[in-house]
Parts: sequence; C-alpha cells; structure tokens
Amino acid sequence: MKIDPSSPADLSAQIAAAIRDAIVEGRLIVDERLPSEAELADQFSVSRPTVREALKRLAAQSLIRTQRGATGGAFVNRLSFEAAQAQQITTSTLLLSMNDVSFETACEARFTLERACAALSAARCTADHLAAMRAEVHRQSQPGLTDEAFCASDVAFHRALVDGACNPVLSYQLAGAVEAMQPLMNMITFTARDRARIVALHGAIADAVAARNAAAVTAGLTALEEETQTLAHRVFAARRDRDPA
Amino acid sequence: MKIDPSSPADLSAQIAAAIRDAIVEGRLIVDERLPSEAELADQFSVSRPTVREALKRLAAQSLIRTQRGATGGAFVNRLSFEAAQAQQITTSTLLLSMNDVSFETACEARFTLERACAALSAARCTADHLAAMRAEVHRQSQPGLTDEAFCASDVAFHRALVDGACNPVLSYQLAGAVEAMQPLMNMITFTARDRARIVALHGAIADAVAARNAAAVTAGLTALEEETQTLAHRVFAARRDRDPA
DNA sequence: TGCCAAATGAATGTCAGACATTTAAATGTA
DNA sequence: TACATTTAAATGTCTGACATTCATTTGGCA
Repeated sequence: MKIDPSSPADLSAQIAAAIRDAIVEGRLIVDERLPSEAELADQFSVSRPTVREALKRLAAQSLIRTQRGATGGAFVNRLSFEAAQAQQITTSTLLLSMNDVSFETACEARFTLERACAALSAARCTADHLAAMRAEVHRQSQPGLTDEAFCASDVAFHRALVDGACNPVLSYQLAGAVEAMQPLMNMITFTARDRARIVALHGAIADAVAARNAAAVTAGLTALEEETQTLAHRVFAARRDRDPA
Repeated sequence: MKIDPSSPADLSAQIAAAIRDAIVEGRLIVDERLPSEAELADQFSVSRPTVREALKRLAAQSLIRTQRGATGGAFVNRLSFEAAQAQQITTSTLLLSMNDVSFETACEARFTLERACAALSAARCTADHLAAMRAEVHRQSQPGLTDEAFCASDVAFHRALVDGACNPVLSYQLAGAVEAMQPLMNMITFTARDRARIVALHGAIADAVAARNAAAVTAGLTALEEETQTLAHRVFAARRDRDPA
C-alpha cells in the first residue's frame, strides 16, 4: 500500500483510498485488525492526525470500527445489511431532495421496483410477513392517526411486502426506494388525504398476497401508483392555482 | 446544533451527525458554506483536529466538499447521481462479498430488478441506448477478448438497457445490482465460458428492445438468468467434485 | 494454592500551537 | 487601465503532549 505525496489530493484521502481498496480486494479480511495509528503513520510517512482523518473517512462508510483500550485498534467491519440499508436510505433521500427529481419520476421508479417483488412475495411470503401487512392495514384504518404515523405505517406495509420476497439482497436494494419516498408522500397526505382509498388498496394487496395471486398483487400496486400520481397532480395543480408565481 | 460532551460516542462522530442532520433536514442548503474549522471548533467547544475528523467523515459520504485558499472552506455538496451510484456500487459489492450471500440469491435479485426495467426500456429507449447495446454485443462477439473485458462489456450492456428506461432514479437504484455482480460473474466466466450463448441472448434482448416488445425483453432476461444460474450450478458442482473438503 | 484487587501498558481520543500551502482579493505601480 | 505584488484567510499537515479506556499482568492476601 503506497501513496503519492506529490499528488494534489489530500494525503488522508489517498490513505483512505488505499485502505479501502485493500478491503474491497480482499487483502484485508473481515475482523482483521489494522496496524495501530502510529504504525500506519510510519508506513505512510505521515503524521498521526493525518492517519486518523483517513480512518474516520472509512469509519463513516462503516468499513472499519475502532475500539479503545489495550486490545483496541481499527478493525475491518463486516458490513451488515442494516448498516448498508441505513446508508442507502440516507443517500437516496438526499439524492431526491437535492436534485429536484420530479415526483412522477421518483414515484415511477419506486413502484416499478416494488412491482418486481410482487411475484416473489406472492409465492414465498410467510405468515409473519402477511400478519405484519395486515397489522399495518389495521393501524392505518384507525381514526385519529397523525399524518406522520400514517406515513410510517405506509412504509412499514411496503417493507413487509418487499421482505416477503425472502431475498435479503432485494430487500436491501428496495429500502432506499421505499423509505426515501416517505418525505415526498408526507408532502401530499397533508393536503389531499384520502386514507380510505389507500387503506382499501393496501387491503386488496394483502388479500392478493394471501391468495398467492401475483397478478393481483401487481395490479394492486399499479392501482396504488396511479392513485398516488393522481393525488400528486391534484396537489401540484392546486398549488399552481393558489400561487402562480 | 449542540453536542453532548459526556456521551460515550466520539465527539467527532457527534459533530458529524449534527451537521449531517442539518443537511438532511434542509437547515443547510446546497452550496452553502459552513463556518470555518476554527469557528466550528469554537461553537462546539472542541479543538480543530476534532472538527476536522468530523468534516472528513462527511466528505467521505460526499455530503460536503472542501476548498483551500482565501474563499475556501467546507461547502454542502449537491449529491450527484454519479457519486451516489459509485457509493452504492461499493456498498453493494462489499455487502455481497462479506455476507456469503448465495449466488442464487444475488442473481435472482439482480434479474428481478432488471426485469422491472424491461417494459419501460422497451417503450422509451432512444437510438443512442440501442446503439450502445448493439456496440457491446458486437464487442462481446470479438474473439481474443479477455475475461475482464468481456465482463465489463456485459455490465455496459445491461447498464445501457437500464438507462433506456429514461428514469435516472431507476438507473441509480440498479447500478449496485448490476455492477456488484461483476466479480461474481467473473468467478464463473473463468471456467465455464459459453460466450456464444450469452452473446446470442444479448442480441435477442437488443432485438426485442428495438421491436418495442416488452414481453420479449422480459423473456430474454429470464433466459439469461436461467443460463447464469445453470452455469453457476455447474461450476459449484465441479468444485465440489474436485475439492470435496 | 487460589482468588481478588491494583498496577501496567498499549491503544485510541483529545487538545494546543505552529508552520506550510493554496487561493482570491486588495493593493500598488507602470 | 492593465498587470504584478502583497496580503489575508482558509485548509492541510506536523509535533508533542495528555486523557481515557481496557485487557493483561502483577501483587497481596486469605
């Protein structure tokens, strides 16, 4: 592992990249301990703070963890599905909020991906997954539920549907698509709330899953997408009327 | 923005979290300049190295960028689709390599997601997308292509297919699924290379896209998935025979 | 002998101060 | 006015020190 001191890039960035490559290429394996900060500083011929900045960069990506104390140090982290999902959700949320992606595009992407799970979920989902979906549908039908709680339940419903495919890689990939939409959906439900219709569609989807009817699940999701798009159009149209600037 | 000095967590992690929250919640907007490192150190009552570690954590996630010089400082970054995709690919690759996900599961997830794009891509893809797909098919049919180059072309073909859906959010989401599979696919093509069959399937998919025939695109992808799974099974069976340990 | 408590040492976490480098803006001069 | 120089502000880096954590070792005591 070598770095180029004459490069215009930060030394800490170069060191982080060198270690990251070593991890990605398997030269450093899970739970392996890296040399101590002082040793790394020697190896790269830099000072300890520079090494520390590099290690913090890697820690921010969950590539390593650090322990204090006698047997402490930096260890290669086993990237868990949870950590990966959390990162993905943050990234997706920021991506949507910073790039003025149209609601239409984001909504289309989300439901396109979710429909991809429909067949697998209908075929494989367990009683637990189905119970989770039913529970969320029931919660959503309670009066007096705040908008935030309704949206959270909405997300939980879809997560259960996706997890029903029993493919953790698929669940991970879809986490960003489903969760990052929550802020955008909030934006709508505040004004154009039509909960009964959404709850009915959720119920229909749950029924279709219970019946192992993939086509009906897909149809339910498509109906939900259309409903969402319609609501969004109505909201945006109302905004244009009220605030033509 | 406040931190708790008595918390067991690192100060730099707390500071990074505080700033990250401010960005996610919109209190800091794109291209806004953060206070200088010295000012942040004052605000949080910590030293400058600690602030720097926090900023490096955020830089590692592409949340901020830093500039040197008179008008320099840390600026909130507009998270680009490219940066988000690069992160997602790294994360997905590590997730697969560190969690002994079965080839079957990963392959299923990949093709399930890709099939989700089939209809959109068949309906919308431009001449450019189609030309890119054709070019990759042609490249793959060249003799003397290294395994690495063949796999890279394979990935490029699928990227073109996904991009054909003309939905950047969808492209972003699928980047990890498609690109992270490349190492796993390498593992196979080294031993059980059957390029002609794969090239033929790619050609059929390109033809189906050109004909705007969504069902045929889906069928082509399914055939490709079956081919890949069969190859994988053959390789794993051969390994078991040769190396029963 | 066996067990518990205190000292040890190695590692990370934090701080203070200094210097180097980069960059844009202000300043001065032809 | 145009160009060269100076200046100042900011990040990048280094040195050295101290604080804190924690497994290990050591010591004492029953």
